[in-house]
This record gives sequence, structure tokens and C-alpha cells, in this order.
Amino acid sequence: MSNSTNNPLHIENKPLRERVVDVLREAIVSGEFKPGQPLIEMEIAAQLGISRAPLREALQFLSHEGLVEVTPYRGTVVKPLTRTDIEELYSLRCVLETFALQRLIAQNNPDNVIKLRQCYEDMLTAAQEGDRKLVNNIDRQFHNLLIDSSQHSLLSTTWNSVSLRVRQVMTLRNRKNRDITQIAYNHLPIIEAIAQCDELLATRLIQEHISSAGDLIAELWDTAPTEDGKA
Amino acid sequence: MSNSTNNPLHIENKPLRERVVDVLREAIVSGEFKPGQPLIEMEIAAQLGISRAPLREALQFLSHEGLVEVTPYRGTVVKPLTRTDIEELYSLRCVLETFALQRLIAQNNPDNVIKLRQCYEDMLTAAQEGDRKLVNNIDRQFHNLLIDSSQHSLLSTTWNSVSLRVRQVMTLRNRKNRDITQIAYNHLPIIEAIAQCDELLATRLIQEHISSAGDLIAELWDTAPTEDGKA
DNA sequence: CGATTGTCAATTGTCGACAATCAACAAGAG
DNA sequence: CTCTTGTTGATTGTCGACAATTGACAATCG
Repeated sequence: MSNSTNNPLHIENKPLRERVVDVLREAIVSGEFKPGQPLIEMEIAAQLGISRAPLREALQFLSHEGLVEVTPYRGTVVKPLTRTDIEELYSLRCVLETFALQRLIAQNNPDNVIKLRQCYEDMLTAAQEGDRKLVNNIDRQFHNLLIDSSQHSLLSTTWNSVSLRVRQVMTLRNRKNRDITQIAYNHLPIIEAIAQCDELLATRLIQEHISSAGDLIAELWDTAPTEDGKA
Repeated sequence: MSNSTNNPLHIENKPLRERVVDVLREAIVSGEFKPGQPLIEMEIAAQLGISRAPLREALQFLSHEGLVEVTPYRGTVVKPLTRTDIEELYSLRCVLETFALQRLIAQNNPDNVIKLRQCYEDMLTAAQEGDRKLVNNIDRQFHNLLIDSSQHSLLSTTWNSVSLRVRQVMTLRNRKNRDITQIAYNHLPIIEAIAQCDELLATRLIQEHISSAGDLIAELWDTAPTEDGKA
């Protein structure tokens, strides 16, 4: 998750396809492109002012992140999100985070706990200020930190695909009525369990933390897929 | 992995890029293309008698399966395999299979056990006939069956990337001196544990099964990366 | 009227040519 | 001699044009 360089006067020279990936990915996870929506190559290429070649390469890329679905000769659509998808997403997420947690605890590195605590403080502050969007961002940071700290690049890669779609789900179903302060509070016991190297407790907590969130979303998915209902 | 259709007189009409993916993937996991080897687009395109466009799309695809590494403006290489990579590969594999096993047992579907048993019988027969290659194939089938039976398409997708690279590792390091009959035998206790819905035993067994294999390979990796030593 | 077959427009797939980029090497200044 | 600064050749990135495929609809036949 620590991308790019820290040098401020370094100009990026990514190939077009990568910038296209970034743009489209953002459009999808932010809900601007809705699940099921067809992505017509000529249309999008024209919109972006580029040719179809780099766009197609970008679509290949996104299809492997699970964000779009490419059907030969038929076209590309933003991958539909069924209830089963969400259940699978959250259950796999749970497995991956549990694994990360176990490695984290095995490391027993105090720096990890410090960083997590800092993350928690930031989240709490944002929650108390009522900044829902910021809380969500920091929540993502928290879980990314968990994964990255586990020092497992293959896990990080795998996590990336999963978390992107989780983010998509959360955006489409942003329940504005939840108590964000409570959300922040929920993270503290996990950190404490890590600090005390209590693996059993930590894994139990994280599994509850994630499963409950997943179940909550999955339960209601088919009844009211999007917040505003527009396709 | 039950792909394609069962209709015998159905002719496939995959786009070129997909056939290219199949060819290159096979070349990589079979060890024909060695880790670190550069894949020069013009060269390969000419070799396959196609243009670069579908080849490039295929390379994008493979890069997400973790089989090649694309560096912008620098080119594509078969992804190098370090010892750390192998450790990560096997540790994640372990996590994924454990998860599959838990779901499998939760299902408690006798069909699964029947299929696994059949797989075991085939493996044993092949082992007794000394057909090492067939044993390896059936071993792969066994683990794929484990994953597929768990009814979790996201897990299957994730597994696919991991198992491909595992296969690559095993090909590059095919220890001809192991007792293949013993390899077959090792699978039986796992099946029995599943049949008896003993989750704890089953997970312990599969974790031993995989970790030991992984450690064995990782330990010696840097000292003698390939079987014949040629780059 | 129902089923089959032909046609067409929309879209994706593939290609060859040209532009942009990079690493390595050569040339020159200090 | 060493460091910097062109130059160059190989390779990847991008483009516009053309070919192939699909699904839907129209035409035809029984």
C-alpha cells in the first residue's frame, strides 16, 4: 500500500494502461460505474481520449482484480455483485486477515503495535468529529496495515483484489446510520490482543469483527442492492 | 477444474489471446521457460505467428497470475522464484486449503468423500505402477478437488494462481528419489478425517502435509535451484 | 402461424506501422 | 582517469484501420 516514491519532485511516467487502470478502478470501487454496467471500448476510449489498445490491456488487468468481467466477442461489464459474492468476499477476507494476524503476532514487533495504535487514535478522532468518510478511509488503512505488517507479499497481492471489492461493496451500501464512534472503538481490543500476543483472542476478535460486518451487508443485499436504487 | 463443455462436438472459439495464455502458461509451469527468462514480444509473436496486440493482452493476464513480471518500458520476464516466494506460496496455500477443508467438513456431503476416495485409489494405483508423472497429476487433482468441493468460487480463483506457481516449483524441482507410494498413502488419513468430520484432525493433517512439502523444497532452493542447473 | 434461415448493425479481435522510452556505450570535458 | 553528456539500437507503448464474431431482427418456407 505504500506506493510511489516519497520524492516530491519526481514525475510519474506510468504507461497509459496503468493510468487507465487507476481511473477505471476508482470509478468502479467508488460506485460511479455500477455492477452490471457494460463498458463499451470505443465509448470509453473516446471519453478518455485514447485508443482502444491500452484500454483493452487495462480491462484485462481489471478482470483479474475481479472488478470487471470480460466475455469474448460479447464485451466487458462491471462485475455484478451477488449476495453469494459478498459472502465469499467476506469469508475469504476473514481467512486472509486471520492469517496476517497470526504472522503479526509471531513477529512480536512492537513497531507494529505502535502503528496500529496510531491508526486507532486517528480513527477515533475522525469519528468524534463525525467525519464518516475519513473514518472509512482510516478503517481501510488499519486493515491494510495489518496485512502489510505481516510481511507476506503474496498475501498482500491477494488481499489487494479482495479489499478492492470489499470497498466497492461498502461504497454501494454505505449505511449512514451506523455509529462511527462505535466502529472505531471496536478496533481497540484487537490491538490489545496483538500487544499481548494473545493469538487465540486476536483471531477470535478479528473473525467476529469481519463476519458481523459481512453478514450485515449480505443479509440485506438482494432486497435493496444500492443506496438510491438507480441502476 | 471442470472447464469447457461436455458436448463432444462443440468446437472452441477462444480469442487468440486466450490460446496464447494457455500456451505460455504451460510453457512456464512446465519449466520450458525458466524463471528470470526475458519474454521479448516481437520474438514470441513471431514464433507464434501472431501480432503483438493479443500477445500483450496475454502477458497482462499472466502477470496477474503471478507467472510473469511486466516492467513498464523494460519488458517482461518469467517471474523469478526466490526462496521467500516459495515459503510464501506454500504458507498461503496452506491457509487456503485449510479453509477449503473447513467448508468441506461443514457441508458434510458424502459425495465429496466418495470423490476424494476415488482420487486416492487412482493415485495409489498409479504409484504402484511407478508412474511418477501420473501420480503428480492425480495429486494436483486431489487438491483441486478439495478446493472446488468447498463451493467457493472466489477461493477457487485465488487457489488457481497459487497452485499454478506451486506446480511450477514442483516441476523445476522434481525430486525423482521420493517414494511415490508413500506420497499416495499420505492422503488417506486426510480423507478419513473428513469422512469423520473431525475438523481439528483434518486441518492438522493438511497443514503438516503441505508445510512439510514446502519446507523441504524451500530449504534447498537457493543451493540448487534447478534440477539440471542450466539457466 | 411457427420454425428455420439469411442479413445487418454493433462490438470486439487482430494487425502493421509509428512514437516513446530505456540501458548501454561512446565521446568529450575537467 | 573519472565524471558527465550525447547517441544509438533494441524494445515496449500507442494508434488507426480492417477483419471476425455475435445477437437481434427480417425474410422465407412449410
